[in-house]
Amino acid sequence: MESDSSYKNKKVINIGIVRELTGLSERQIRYYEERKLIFPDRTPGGSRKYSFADVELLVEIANKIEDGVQTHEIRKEMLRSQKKQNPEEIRRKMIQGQLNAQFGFRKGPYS
Amino acid sequence: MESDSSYKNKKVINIGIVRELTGLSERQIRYYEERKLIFPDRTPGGSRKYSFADVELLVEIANKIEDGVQTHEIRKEMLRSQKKQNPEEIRRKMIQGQLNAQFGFRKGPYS
DNA sequence: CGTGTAAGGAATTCTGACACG
DNA sequence: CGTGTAAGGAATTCTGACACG
Repeated sequence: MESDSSYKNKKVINIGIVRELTGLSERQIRYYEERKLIFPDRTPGGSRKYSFADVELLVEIANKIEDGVQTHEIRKEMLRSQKKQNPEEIRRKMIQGQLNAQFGFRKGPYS
Repeated sequence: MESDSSYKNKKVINIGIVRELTGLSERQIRYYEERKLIFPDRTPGGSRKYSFADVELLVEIANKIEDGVQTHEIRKEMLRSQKKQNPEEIRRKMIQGQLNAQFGFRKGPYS
């Protein structure tokens, strides 16, 4: 049992696909990482790998920047909402996520 | 409203990651495609893109082959179970999948 | 500050073929 | 039949820098 086996949080997506999914440029995506707003995994060779959750976060970041919020402010917001996380609530959400991943859609082979 | 917006069915994963996720070789993964058991998308440049559902299907395929079932037989099984699909049931599952994708885990920004 | 771009290199993936059996 | 491998090429991604402002 891993700490997170949900599809949504598995880092498996290349930057090229993230570009398509978000409409952002690769330059923007890498810059937001430089500003510590997003944290992709890396392959042994150095290629970035993102999750669907990362993709959604990137869209939210881009929206705020369009509204004139600076990356430094966005980072502070994210740190604040992190601290608000109640441990028990986090646990509940993770379990719910796993249930959705296992039983939310498919029933069995080819179904 | 697309016909499928679930994370599970979005084709966004490179063959290298599929190799890691399944433990199969790239040769095997490509061969199962040649035998019409799996149908990745392609980027404009020709790179294969798989979904999480594809990854799970690949594991099932590999298990059957280990059991001595030939690709041709596996293909027939898949075609049979496809026909069993009731249209109303498919519709229900797709809606459920969309609900899970939107409300099953996250509540809002950074939560 | 946030983003575009050209540059050069490295990692990744592709196809078709030969091999074994 | 299913899979490994070496071969050569093409697509993809990487970093650091210059530019604008």
